[in-house]
Amino acid sequence: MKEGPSIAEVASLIGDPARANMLGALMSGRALTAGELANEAGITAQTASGHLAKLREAGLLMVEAQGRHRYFRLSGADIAQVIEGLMGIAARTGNLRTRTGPRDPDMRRSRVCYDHMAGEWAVRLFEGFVETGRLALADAAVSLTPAGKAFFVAEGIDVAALEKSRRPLCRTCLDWSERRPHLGGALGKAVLDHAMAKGWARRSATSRTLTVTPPGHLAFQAWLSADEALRRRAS
Amino acid sequence: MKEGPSIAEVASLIGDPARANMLGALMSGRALTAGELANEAGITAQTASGHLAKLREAGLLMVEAQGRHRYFRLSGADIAQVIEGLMGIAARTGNLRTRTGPRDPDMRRSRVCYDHMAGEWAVRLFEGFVETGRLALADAAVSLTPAGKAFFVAEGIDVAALEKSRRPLCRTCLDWSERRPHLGGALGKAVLDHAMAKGWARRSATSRTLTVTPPGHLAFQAWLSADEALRRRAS
DNA sequence: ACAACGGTTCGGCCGCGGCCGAAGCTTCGA
DNA sequence: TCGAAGCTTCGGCCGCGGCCGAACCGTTGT
Repeated sequence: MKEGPSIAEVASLIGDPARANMLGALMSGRALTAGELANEAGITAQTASGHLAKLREAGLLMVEAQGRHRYFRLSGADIAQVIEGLMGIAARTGNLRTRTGPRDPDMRRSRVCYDHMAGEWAVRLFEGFVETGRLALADAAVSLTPAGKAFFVAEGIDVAALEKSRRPLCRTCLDWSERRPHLGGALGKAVLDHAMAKGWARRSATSRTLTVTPPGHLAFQAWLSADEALRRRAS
Repeated sequence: MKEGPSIAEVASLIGDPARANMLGALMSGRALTAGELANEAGITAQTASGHLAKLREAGLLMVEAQGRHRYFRLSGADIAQVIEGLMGIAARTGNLRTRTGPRDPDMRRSRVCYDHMAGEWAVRLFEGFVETGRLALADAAVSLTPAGKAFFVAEGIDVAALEKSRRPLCRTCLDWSERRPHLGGALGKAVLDHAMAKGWARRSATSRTLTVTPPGHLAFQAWLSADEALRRRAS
């Protein structure tokens, strides 16, 4: 009857509201200090310290001491993936956050998912890439086509370097607000980095929200329009 | 600061040991009665009833009344996926089940993951398929090649019918014991069904364990040997 | 009709664990 | 060298939630 690893411990770790809020804040992929996380969860520093010690001990978080600060981050993409999965389940079962604040629509529009884009824009771009053969969608999986590689290289993304990394180049990630996939993996991260370097998007200092700037709107629209033209020619 | 759906509730639901045991038992993909689940979790019927009501209310379980029995099952593959993810995290952080029983090695060798095969055999088969181009692996994603389709059709699996279903045909699923992917999706389910119909594998009546019969060993070996021959020819 | 069985509801016990106040430790800046 | 800031440890309070015994309800089979 006892089978497999004990999921109860790690799940109950995530299951405490204060800890869940901390983990949610860390879903931005950023490293945050103990104090920031305490504030995020609405608890005192000493309580937070206890929680963080547990999360660290269980291997969910990595910690890095820097002067008198201690920076915590999620210890891996697999952790983020499970949390995103839990969000999906919670959303599916109508378990929306009690009182969704005024800033919520912004986050629905665009946000950071660990280290890549998520939300309406991310999903729209992903679907555009697929429709025009820049990404090949095989069942739930994606890969970069030669045409897609040429496109991203022309945009200034060093795809060859990404391919060398051990991390998968493309990966689908289920968007909890859109319930449709968006692009993750090394390329997903590169696209976000690129967009921020170009000033197309700006991260909020305090949340996962991602603001797409006016130039960003134009740039993304251009990507989509090019897709549109390609699609017409193809049909 | 409050962002996204509330993951704490669903996580804490999974986080109770009794409930986690029930969910683990349901990972076999079977529907189990309340009594069986109570027994599985080592608690009395009335306590189990309360737990099951909560899991049902949260949408994690589906229930089907049949006579004086009530059959519970996981309400979807996404739930199973999150649980498998949690198992992966728990395993990675060295959180192995306290005292792994004697039956454990069997489960490590071969078991059912919701509705497809998992364990050593599943991983070996998956890698064999990939190496010989029956499955195409693009990053973390798989798809069925024409050669692969021909192979499975020849084996007697109605691939065309599977393609019609809304469910993705191929899907990778991370094996928690092997830490490498195996085949999920509609095709993964079909392979398991096929193996059981042919008498190549038998499911345990009480656990996720899957016993590969002697004919099954021969059949799977034949699949892999064919792969071997193909690979030699290819290189 | 009745007994047996599976499941649920109710009530009360109890312990685990989250929470904070206070105190201590280390690092940083003046 | 001293004070302030960030974080942790300790101790004690308290409430939530899991657990079971008992009683209740519907189904089944005789």
